[in-house]
Amino acid sequence: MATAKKQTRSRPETIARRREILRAATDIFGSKGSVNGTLTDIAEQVGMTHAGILHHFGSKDQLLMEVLTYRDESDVDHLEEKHIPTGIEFFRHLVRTAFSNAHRAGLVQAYAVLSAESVTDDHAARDYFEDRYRTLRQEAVEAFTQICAERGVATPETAYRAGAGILAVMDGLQVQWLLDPTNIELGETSEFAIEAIVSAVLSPQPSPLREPALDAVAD
Amino acid sequence: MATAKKQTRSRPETIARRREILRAATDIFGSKGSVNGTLTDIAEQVGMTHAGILHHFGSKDQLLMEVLTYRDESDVDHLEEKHIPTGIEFFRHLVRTAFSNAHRAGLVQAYAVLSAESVTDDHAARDYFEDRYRTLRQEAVEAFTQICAERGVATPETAYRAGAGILAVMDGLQVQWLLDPTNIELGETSEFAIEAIVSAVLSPQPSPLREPALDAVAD
DNA sequence: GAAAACTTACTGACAAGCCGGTAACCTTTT
DNA sequence: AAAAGGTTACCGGCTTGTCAGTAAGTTTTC
Repeated sequence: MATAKKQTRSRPETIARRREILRAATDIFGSKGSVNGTLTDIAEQVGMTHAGILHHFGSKDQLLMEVLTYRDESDVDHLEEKHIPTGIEFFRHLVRTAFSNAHRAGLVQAYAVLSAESVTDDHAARDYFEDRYRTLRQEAVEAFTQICAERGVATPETAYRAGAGILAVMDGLQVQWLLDPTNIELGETSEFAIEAIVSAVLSPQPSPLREPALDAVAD
Repeated sequence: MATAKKQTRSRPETIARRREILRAATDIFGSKGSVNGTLTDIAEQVGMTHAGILHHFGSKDQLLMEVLTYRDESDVDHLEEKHIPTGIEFFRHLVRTAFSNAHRAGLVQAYAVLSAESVTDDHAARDYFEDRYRTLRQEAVEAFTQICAERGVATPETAYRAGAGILAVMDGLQVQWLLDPTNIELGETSEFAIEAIVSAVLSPQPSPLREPALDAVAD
């Protein structure tokens, strides 16, 4: 018989305390990056020592991972959407997210910095982001598939590229917005670009970049 | 009279040596980030000590800045384009850049990581990126303006958003591509998204996200 | 229901390692 | 010989993580 683990429960306040730490970590990782932001920085913000934080989370990497999943939960809470939206609703959902992100600079910054950091070798969050993008792209393709099915047309091969493109715009705009908030409107610009890309899938236009050569198409 | 800078010239090989260091730094900053990548890492790659690198560049921050401007020069060299392309050529140029970037993962990674890092407080490269995006957006707007003038139409107000969006897609796709190169085609996907956004400016479509409500528009 | 037995939630001190930068000194060009 | 290119040696600082110890809380036992 395996030694029965008679784990005594944690104290009632401890859940709130952990959340407090996660919020502080989001803040610090957002404003300094996960490499530059230190455990001591985070500890100071919640009024304890860095050792106390290690007590709760075991290691810095573990804390980082929990920060990321915490964001996901907070996302769902924020938009109060219980089920994953499908079809055209999926893209509307992305637009709403972009608009609501404009009021959560801290979270956005943490996410933007961490996602780019993650491409470096052996980064703790690499798997997380790899997975996240794969999933989101897949969801975008499914959304396109559903929309096309409703209209009785085959899903264009451009759906996958469009999915990747839409996620890319959203992320890229976050960086520009963080660098220059007064000159970039996060929500509106995301909306414009997403609409452009969705349009390109649903009603393809001839490429504006190819030489017309035959000047018949003028005006 | 201000003290004439009697800069004694450097040896002939030293220029090549500097370039070697810059290449190594790009490599290291790309694979480990500018915070995690150390002077010693870079020094090892060119076969000297970290103090030798400081001799050439003075400080790590200075090296970082030179890495960024080195990329810009290398960009121009690479595509062998002497003058800044205008009008529709500007967007074609961006597409070509995206395709050529697919063969320069090191540079792309360095750039992607650094641009996101730069949004953190007091980052050495923050001004550089702020400026870079502002300039590029401006160039995009000018390109749109020229294209519209050629067609005898007024430049739509969407031009600015489109410019930001195009830059955003390019950067965002780089991150996805670096995370999962087998599933993302950097050049083709960038091209698709850029065409979509340019189309949306030059020949606006009704938003695909608004409820049709009146079902007259079906197929 | 109160004392005993045990956990949790920390603190403070410290170890070990790495990093950027400086200073002093050698060596090769010019 | 004067200066550039580079090395060695080293310092001060900062970071993560470990560890022993303590106060406060929880559970068990009688």
